[in-house]
Amino acid sequence: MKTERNPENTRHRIIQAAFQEIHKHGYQGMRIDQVLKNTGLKKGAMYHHFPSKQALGYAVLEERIQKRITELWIKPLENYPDPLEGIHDLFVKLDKEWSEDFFNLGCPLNNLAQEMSPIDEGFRERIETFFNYWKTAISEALKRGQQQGTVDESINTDDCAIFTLAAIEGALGMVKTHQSKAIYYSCGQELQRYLNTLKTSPS
Amino acid sequence: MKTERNPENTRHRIIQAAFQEIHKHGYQGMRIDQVLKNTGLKKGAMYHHFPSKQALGYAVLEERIQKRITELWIKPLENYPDPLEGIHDLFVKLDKEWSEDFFNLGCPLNNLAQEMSPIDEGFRERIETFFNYWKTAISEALKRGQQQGTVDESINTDDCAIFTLAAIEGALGMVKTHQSKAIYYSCGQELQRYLNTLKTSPS
DNA sequence: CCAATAACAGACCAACCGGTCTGTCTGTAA
DNA sequence: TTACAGACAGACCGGTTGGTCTGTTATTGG
Repeated sequence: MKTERNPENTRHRIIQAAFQEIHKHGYQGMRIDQVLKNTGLKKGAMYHHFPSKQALGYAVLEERIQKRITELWIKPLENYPDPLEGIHDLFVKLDKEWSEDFFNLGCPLNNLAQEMSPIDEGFRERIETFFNYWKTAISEALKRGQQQGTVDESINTDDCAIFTLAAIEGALGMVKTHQSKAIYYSCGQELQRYLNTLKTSPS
Repeated sequence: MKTERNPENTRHRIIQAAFQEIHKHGYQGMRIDQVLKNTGLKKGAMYHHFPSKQALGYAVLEERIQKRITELWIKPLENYPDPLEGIHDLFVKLDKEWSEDFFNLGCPLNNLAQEMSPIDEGFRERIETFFNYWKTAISEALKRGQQQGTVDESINTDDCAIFTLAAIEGALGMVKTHQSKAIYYSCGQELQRYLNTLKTSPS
């Protein structure tokens, strides 16, 4: 039996292995040799699918990290009638979607953002664009809430959306350094306290 | 005129140069050759003062980064009668303490935390300990506020302190990726909205 | 069935990078 | 002034790392 060739699968395996290494060691700390070792492939295979380490990094960001966040955070938000409830619910549900390892390694997107923003404009632009996309999704959800009367009409939805993102990423960062999921739960409570201030105020 | 020797100053110069490189490229991205180049010193000098790159990294963390945060955030908080006002005021005042570059490079402590926590236990422990120290300072300030009647007695001061830290670091992260200080200002407003929920509720 | 091309294998390389080692100079205490 | 230790210079080294190049095998269009 000959070895089956499956270019698409091979490419996907490389991205997946690279993602795991980047998640652990960062982009600069990720070693191509280690990625190859974990996939069982050789240099020829990788440099056939990707012209450089940087191109592989961009592919991991776009095809793996951003894709997953879209599935996990952005699209589901549309299904909640009340965006405030939706944000908090998605935050809580991450507990079941993410393994212990993931909490200790932090948010892959934010990791890359903090590491690469100052030193690689290509990374920075892609990440900024995606964060804007994410922010807009939250902002639009809040606007829907305003129209339906669940969200205070006087708030600036963009400002609230960015702060919400900052709080989520900040909370995940704290969990990472403390290696304690208990912090995640308490941050979830305090996030809810903030979200409550965006509710329509009884007049 | 002979070259003056000043060991303490030399050590300090190395730490300062290393700090700048770490701030830009991260610890893993920091190159000792570059640090030496920026100081005009040679390998012999550096490895006389520090046994390894790791030891230099720890020194930068403890003697430069944590020291500065203590001066900028932790000690000043004691001077505010109302901790809620104090936290927001310190957040706003950072605008004047930090240069544009600093906002684009992010919080040095959080940068190291996100990069090194999963891969170097020595870094992780030091950072966790210091974050706990910072958290405790905020928590204690909130307790003083509770005693003086400005802070709601029903809140868990530890939880609120950690979330406040998460929000601050998260906000700085957003500023960094967007390279926009406008985001800092709007996050400051939303942070204040959160802090207001911790005020003594009128009964 | 047969090129032509895509999909790899794997040896090889130059630059880099943390660290070592020997030697030299300077400040200082006796 | 002399002995000695601290403070540095700078050559050197071995392993690592991203990347290249040539060769080989599988797949596919005509």
